Order: sequence, then structure tokens, then C-alpha cells
Amino acid sequence: MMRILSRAELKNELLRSGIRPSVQRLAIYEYVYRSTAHPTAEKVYEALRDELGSLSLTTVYNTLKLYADAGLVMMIHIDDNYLRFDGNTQMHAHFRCNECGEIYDLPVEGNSLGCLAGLEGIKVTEAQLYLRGVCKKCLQQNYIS
Amino acid sequence: MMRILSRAELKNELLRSGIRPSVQRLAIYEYVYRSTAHPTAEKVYEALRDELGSLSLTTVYNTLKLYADAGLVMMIHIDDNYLRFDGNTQMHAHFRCNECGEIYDLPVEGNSLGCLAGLEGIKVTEAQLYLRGVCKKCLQQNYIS
DNA sequence: TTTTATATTTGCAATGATTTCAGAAGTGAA
DNA sequence: TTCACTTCTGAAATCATTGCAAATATAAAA
Repeated sequence: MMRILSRAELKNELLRSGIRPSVQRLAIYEYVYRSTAHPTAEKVYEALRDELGSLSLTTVYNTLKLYADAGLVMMIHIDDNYLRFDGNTQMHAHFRCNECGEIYDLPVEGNSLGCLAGLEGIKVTEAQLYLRGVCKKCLQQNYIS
Repeated sequence: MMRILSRAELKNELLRSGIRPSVQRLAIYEYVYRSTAHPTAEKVYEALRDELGSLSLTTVYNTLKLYADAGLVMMIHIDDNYLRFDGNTQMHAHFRCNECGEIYDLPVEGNSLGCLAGLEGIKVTEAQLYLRGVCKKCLQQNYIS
């Protein structure tokens, strides 16, 4: 588990990736980095609009795309309707509850790609494991009702 | 590896799932079942339109959704731009080449979820493993040029 | 400090895959 | 044949995401 970074350290992360840390960029990075809710672009926009005084949804999309290309955030495609973003770039799986729509992180232990065959001669740069089903909370509620 | 089913057997598969095998439905099922290209709805539509004389893109979408809910086909979310479908419902991973866009199947051996923690009390109904990178063919071409 | 060049942000319009919807066509039972 | 019900169709609507050109901010040079 990596230590939680301060705002100044997040700024340095951007610089290290060759990205100039404008006010908007740092705010967007910090929000996604600290969130555990896998926010959509819209969510990031709503959360920061007031705080920043001025912000465009286009900027949010552009910036998150920039970060995804730089490997600073992960794009999560588990939702049928929109793209989500995750500031945690360490290997982990995602579980989406079909009842409540919530997305949970699942830790991955050991070699997650050990079960895969046919990787010879292929260059893998990214791996995502998505699970769906019903979460603990919804299972209990369904049982009661 | 499961035996390849005949058209009559595919029809029975539909009936067993409580789906009435109309001309359109059977054609769509058979096309996705026999394809290894992870076709989009548009692709299915183009491939069957002439053969069937009459077909609506809406029907293709509705039918594929019906099959996905019934567990007869898998929805593949690996492509940023559109939904793809896979008639192979056995556990396997998908690899998408970032250069050519091609999607390949990767066999999964053993317990693919063995590396996961935090599954207690959760009901998992679906697992998808997506990989991205550069495929063998594109790696060779990049080296030559 | 001003000028200048460049990078970033903004808001609106466009895009396009997917869905909605209401009517048409098909199907099977009586 | 009629009736009730299911399926299909095509056009219009939806809406997340992207394109674009103008506005603004920033940093370096003069």
C-alpha cells in the first residue's frame, strides 16, 4: 500500500510526467486521486465547479484523457452508460453491483495474469478485471424484503 | 472445448432459454455464435440485412440485449467507441491491440479468480478480463519500418 | 515592465452509438 | 376468421463525449 500523497507531492507527480500543473489540472488530479467512488467526468465537474469558480466540462474530459495517457489515472469501462476514472493505478479489480450500481475495489494478490495463456510475443500494457453481481448490502436487503 | 453446435441445436438453445426462435433471432444468434471477430451490432446488421431481406438495427440491438440477459452471448466493453458481442460464453480473456484495434481471445487456465480477495458475502455472476497492448503482428511491423 | 509566443481553458455545436416509441407485421389458439 | 399477444420496424430522440475556434493564462524574451 502506497503512502497518501500531499497536494504538493501530487503537483510534483504532474511535473514528473511533463504536465504543467495548472489550477484546474491539479484540482482534477487531486479530486480523482482522493476519491474512492470512481467518479465520472460529470461528477468531477460538479464537485470542482464551485471551488474553482470557473471550470468547463470539456477541460475535465481533456485533462482526464491526458492523465489516462500518462498513466496517472485509469479509465474504468465497467459501467454501460459512462466512463469512470480511478486515481488508484495499482493493480486491482473492480466489482459492480447490478442492483445499486455501486463500484467496489477488490484487491488482487500475487500474479493476476498467471492464469492466462497465449501471451507469447504480445506486449501487454494494461490489464483490467471487471466483476459484476450483487453486493453484500443489496443481498441483505433483498433477503429482508 | 465444447462441440460446435448445428443450427437446429442453436434453435434448441434459444427454446431452452425461453426465447422464441424467430427468423431474425436465430440468424442473429447463429451469426454471433459462429463469428470470432467480436462483432458490433452494426456489423451483425450489415452481415444479415441482405440474407434476411428485412432487418432493423433496432432488432439487432434488442435481440443481442435479450441474449446477453439470458447469458447466451457476452457483451464486450473493451472498445472505447462501441459495444461488441461474443458468442463464446466460456471463461476467456480479451486482448485489444492499441495499434490495429483487433480483438483477440486469450484462454484462461485454472481458477482465474483465485488471485482475488474480498469476495466473501458477494454474489459474482460475471467476470471479464480485458488486456490492452500491441499484438504480435503490429510489433513485427513496427520493427521493420 | 511590456511584448510575444505558446499552452491552456472555455462554451457551444456537432457527433454518433444506442434507445425509445408507436405502429405494422407475424404467430398461434380458439 | 377472429382475437390476443409477441416480435419487428423505422424514424426520431437521447445523451455522453468530442471538435473547434475564440478567450485567457503563462512563461520567456526584450
